[in-house]
Formats: sequence, C-alpha cells, structure tokens
Amino acid sequence: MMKYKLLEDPNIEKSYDLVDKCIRKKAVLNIFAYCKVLYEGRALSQLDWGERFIMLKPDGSFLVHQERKLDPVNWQPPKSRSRAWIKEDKLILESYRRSPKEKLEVEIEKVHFASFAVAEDYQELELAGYEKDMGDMIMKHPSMIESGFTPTAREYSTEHGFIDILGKDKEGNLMILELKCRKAGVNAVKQIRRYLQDFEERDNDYLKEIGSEKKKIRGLLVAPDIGEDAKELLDEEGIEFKSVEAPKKLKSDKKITLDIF
Amino acid sequence: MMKYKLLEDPNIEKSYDLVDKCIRKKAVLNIFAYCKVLYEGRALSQLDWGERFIMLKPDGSFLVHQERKLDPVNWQPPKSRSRAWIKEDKLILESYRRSPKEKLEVEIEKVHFASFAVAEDYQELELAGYEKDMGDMIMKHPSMIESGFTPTAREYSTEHGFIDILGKDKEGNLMILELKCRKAGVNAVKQIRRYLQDFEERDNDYLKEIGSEKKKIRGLLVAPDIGEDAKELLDEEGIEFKSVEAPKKLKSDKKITLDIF
DNA sequence: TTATGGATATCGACC
DNA sequence: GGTCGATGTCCATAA
Repeated sequence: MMKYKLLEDPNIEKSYDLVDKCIRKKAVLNIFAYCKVLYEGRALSQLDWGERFIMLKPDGSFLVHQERKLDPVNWQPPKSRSRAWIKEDKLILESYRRSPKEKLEVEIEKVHFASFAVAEDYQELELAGYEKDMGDMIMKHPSMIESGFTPTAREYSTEHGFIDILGKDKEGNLMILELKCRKAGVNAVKQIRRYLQDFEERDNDYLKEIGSEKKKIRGLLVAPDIGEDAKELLDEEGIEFKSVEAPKKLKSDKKITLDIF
Repeated sequence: MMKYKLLEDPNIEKSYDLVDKCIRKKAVLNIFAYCKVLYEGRALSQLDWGERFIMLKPDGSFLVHQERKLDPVNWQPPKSRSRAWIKEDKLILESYRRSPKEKLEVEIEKVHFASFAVAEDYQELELAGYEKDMGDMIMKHPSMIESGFTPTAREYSTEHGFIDILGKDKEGNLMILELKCRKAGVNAVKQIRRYLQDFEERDNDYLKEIGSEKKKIRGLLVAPDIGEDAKELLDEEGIEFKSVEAPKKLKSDKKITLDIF
C-alpha cells in the first residue's frame, strides 16, 4: 500500500482526486492553499481569503492553521464527517458534526501543494508530572507531607466540589489537602477555605465516620510553589502550605536524558 | 522571494538545510517523518519511534501530530526558540522556552517529505456568538430579559468574582444576571447562589449606591439552554432562568450563506 | 449519552 | 512579567 504521495502545484481536479483518495483510504491530508473558511455551529466565524495549511486526519479531525499561533484558526474535532467537491472551479472541503451541530467549509481557489500520507505509528505518549501523579505519590508516601500523616479518603465529595485528599495528622486532627501540580494561585486557597467552611459549619458526618473527636481542622495547600497574593490570603486564613513537586517519572524504565537544560 | 519548496525523500543533510532555511527565513516548516519525541518542562513525556507530522511556525509554535486527535501529541507555544542540528546521522529539532522552562526535542531518523512555505495571509478570524456578544446585546436591548429591566452595572466586582450584569426590575428589585453563551451547568447556578449570598449577607454598599430599598434580590441565569441537574438546583434555590441565544452575527456586512444545514 | 474536572491547556486583557 | 477569566476549549473518566 502506498505510504505517501506528493503533489506540487496541482490543478483543482488533481487536488480533488487526492482529497477524495485521502478520505476513502483513511490517510492524512495536508494542503497548503489559498482559501476562505466559514464555520457555523456553537458560534459563527468567517476567515477571508488567504494562504493556510490544512490538515485532515482519518479520524475526522480537521485543522486549518495560519502562520501564527499554536491553535488552529478553525477546526473540527474527531468523528466529524468530511466531504469534498468541486464547485465553480473551486475545491470545497466540508466537515460536518452531528452533536453539537457544526459545519466547517473551506473554499479553495488554488492549491500550492498537497500530500496524502499513511503514518505507521504504534506508540502512545507516556506522560508524567500532573495532579494525578502527585496524589498517587502522596497516597503511597504520606510521610512526605509530614511525619504521622495518614490519608483517609481521596476525592471526598462536598457541596463545593471534591477534596483531593482527606486525612489525619498524628494528633488525630482532620486534614484537608488541596493539590496543585504547578504554582498555586489565590483560587486554590479560596477552594480550601470553602472546604473548611463546609466541615466547620455542617459536615459532621465524616468526622463521626472516621471517629474524629473534632480537635482541629487543618487546611493544607500542596503545590510546587505559591503566588504572592495566595501566600497572603493563606496566612490570613491560617491555612498551611507544603512545597511538593509532582513526580516526573515515566512508568517505563526508558531513560530520559533531556534534563540537561 | 520563494513562496514554497518541496522535498521528497530527502536525506538527512538536505532535510537539515531545509529546516535551517525555514528557521532563518521565518517560513513554515512541514515534515512527515519517522521520529521520537521527548518533552520536559511543566510535565515530562516521551513518545517512542513512529511516523508523525511536524509543523514549525515562524512565531515559534511547534506541533507534532499523530494520525488521530485534534490536539498535537507534543507541542511548544509561540515565542519558543527553535534550533536544529545533525547528530549521529539523525536530524534533531529542539524547541526551547524560557518561562516556564520547557524543552521539546524531536529526533528524526527518516524524512519522507518536507516543505518550506511562506503564507500570504492578511486576514483575521471574525467570530461571533460568545459571552461578550451576549452581554453587549442585553445592555443594548435590556427589555429582552423582561419588560422594565434596567441594567445598572456590568462586571460588578464581588468577593467571589464578577457579576456579569447587575440591574433592577420594574419594581425596583435588584437583579443579578449570570450569562452563559452555551448550555448552563450546575456550576453556573452555584455561581449565582454565591453572588446572592454576598449581597444578602454583607454587601449593602451597592444597594445604597443605587438607592435600592432592598425589596428583593433576584438571581437570573441567562443561557441558550440549561442542564437537567442545573435546573433542579435552580428551582431549589429560587433562581430564575431566561433562555437567550448568543447573537450569531459578524461585525462586517459580509454575508454568510452557510446556514443551510 | 451526558456530566464533571484536569490540562505541558491556550489566549487575550488588564495590572 | 503575573493574574484572571473565556474558550466553537479538548479530553478522559464516570455515571
């Protein structure tokens, strides 16, 4: 089976043939073209004539990139349905999505180059260093928080959201931990403050559940760093802070030798 | 000046020359290659050998796309600094960011095809149908909320955030409006509940300011639709709901003829 | 299918 | 440079 095919300066008909083949053969289409883009769905948008990079993936993902920005200027998510046709000597690409109802239409006047490609790729990204990893690490090694700390619940539901980790210190005081995998802002502190209110005002069920005598309730923000404003509010509210980095370790043993900054 | 250049099945040195030229000339680089990707920064990731699509933009944006998904599997945002070199017969692409400190490294063993392109594009996206448009519309035509409604402030600051629109109904009762440009969830209702608490408990300054006699305070959620759970909570809390679509109209007079679904 | 919350979120506005 | 909020957020996960 053909892995790829390149077209340079193709006419509209040749371009259409390639696009059609990409859609039928589940290949990735890449086009550099002079085009105009319309979108209607959750919002409405228009991008007037100009040269852009278009990518259409076999899962239905559709991207239109301009020369700047990381994000595509227009797009459709996976599972969108693509069609193509020629209308008045222009190549039309359409991507349609059922729910929510959305449509993207690209009108192409000139294709500078286009490619058909089938990628052999059996790998998935391995990623480490986010909030879940941090929670895993703390549940596994609670003493890193402080000597005698014992987690009792994870993702504990309250009226104002989920508490990342609940636990007791060595004195038996209830501890409410809020985790942030990067620098914590003032919102993280407010979050803890709400949880504290929940427990202090009305939430005594859990205290009984864990046999707590309700000696004290400690709020603890766990993050690699904390912002200036957040620090102030934290001190005001008597909430504590513990500096912890999210663990940046991949599951596999493969060595990463990139840390020579 | 050259608009574009295409290479098919280039060797590593030819590939390097093209990449280098793209970086120097501020062109867009597109590559289809067999590669491996490492990332270290806010998190840590590794993507083992496979065929992917790489795009490098003149603003420093760096994207690595697999065959599936809308989002790139690895990336760097604009203003990242790119470099390239050959090492042990492999082409290395590196993208470095200062703050936060982040590095992306792509090791390329085989380039199937690559392109250099300079896009002529003087257009910006026109977009309509989001929250700001909705606010504009309501401030301009307050009666669409209800007969006699008078907005008195926009983006009114409270301890728990900004109230989208404050106003009075024809009886002089204070109204708190929360706008959502799409289906409102339970969080939108909770948001209003917090604002209501702010006013009922301690925020009398504004009431004096607008000369309100504090007859009643009405919370009103304005959105095109509302979720099941949100509806329940809303009824419980005595908050009201008004169905309003965000205005989908572009500023320019250009006609959009896409609405023939 | 819908609801919920995290993300290497990105991006723009404001300070 | 930060801080904050919106996004056509996307995305995985759970219900």
